Amino acid sequence: MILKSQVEWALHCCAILSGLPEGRYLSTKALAELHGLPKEYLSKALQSLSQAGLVHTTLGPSGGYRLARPPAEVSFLDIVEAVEGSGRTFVCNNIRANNPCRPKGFCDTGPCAVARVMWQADEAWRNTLRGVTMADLGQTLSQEIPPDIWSGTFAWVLKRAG
Amino acid sequence: MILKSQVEWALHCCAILSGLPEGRYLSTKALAELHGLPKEYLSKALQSLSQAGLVHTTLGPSGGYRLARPPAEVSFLDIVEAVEGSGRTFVCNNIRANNPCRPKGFCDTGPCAVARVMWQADEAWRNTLRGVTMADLGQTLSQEIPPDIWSGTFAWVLKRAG
DNA sequence: TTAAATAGGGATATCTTGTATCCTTAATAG
DNA sequence: CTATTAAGGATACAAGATATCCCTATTTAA
Repeated sequence: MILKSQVEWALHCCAILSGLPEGRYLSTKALAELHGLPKEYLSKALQSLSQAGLVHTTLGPSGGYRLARPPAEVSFLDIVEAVEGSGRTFVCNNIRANNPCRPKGFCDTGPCAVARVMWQADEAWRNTLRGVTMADLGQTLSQEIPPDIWSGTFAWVLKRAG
Repeated sequence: MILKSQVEWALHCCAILSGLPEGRYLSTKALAELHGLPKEYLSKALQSLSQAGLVHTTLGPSGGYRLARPPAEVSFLDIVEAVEGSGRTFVCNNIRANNPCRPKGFCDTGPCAVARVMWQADEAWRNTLRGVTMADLGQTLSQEIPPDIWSGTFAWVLKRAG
């Protein structure tokens, strides 16, 4: 059970978009070059973000993506769910209902005990991701990346931002 | 990102094995019938449990599986990891290292900030699963399943246990 | 001693999902 | 008008999940 690599891509792209000045846009091409990713396929991940309403887009030259909300209002969970879907990692096929010792329909009253525990773990996972935003990530990054490299990347992005 | 159905199977099988009297064994065939599962394929899941040391096996007629440890010492996490592996759900491909603005080798000092957050969520997931044992599950089940059905299944199992 | 039942595991087949590329369309800026 | 962009459909390929079959060694029961 491994998350798609698109999740990683989307997170890093949103991190970059978080540093983009108000009203500027960054294209798929620029994001792909910056991360060394296949442009066409990265585009699919960005489309997922768009459909989820996390980013805003414009067409034409100088077009591209920007965050649709302030970085403090975009959580890891938002991004992960946009790409990976919001379904649970554990699917209960209710195999307890196949137990020949149980009357038909007996197991229709609610989710089984096994599923409840697994879903509880899912919730713990989600809660952690819900608690970290792009603003938090930006703060962390700005602290652990040397100022010259940080501003170098910033300049690189601005040169390509429409 | 969905867990294999074998995880569900393994959990339910261990729940049954938890109720097995000391020294008795239950075969793949019986476990497959009880849950309505393909015997041959379920066997693969049980082999995973065996390789992880969670269950003990015997050969021959009246052979099968029993828990290798007391139910209170077998956690959900043990079983999930036995089937699904103990790797992280988020794989960091270190795409930040492709950033043309960063000197080569700059990103070798440790995991990136994005991965650290994702791994923190993984840990929250694991911690939840580590905190629930087969003994806990047995208690829950015995409380929510009517006594007659509970003992009916128990009798069914004993009739087939070697 | 023999026969039946068992776990273990290898080989294979199929289906789903993830990954990746290509192409067309509509919109937009210069 | 032209170049550039996002969106999305079609397709191809690789990897993983699901499932079945078959063979072997072992052990119990008759």
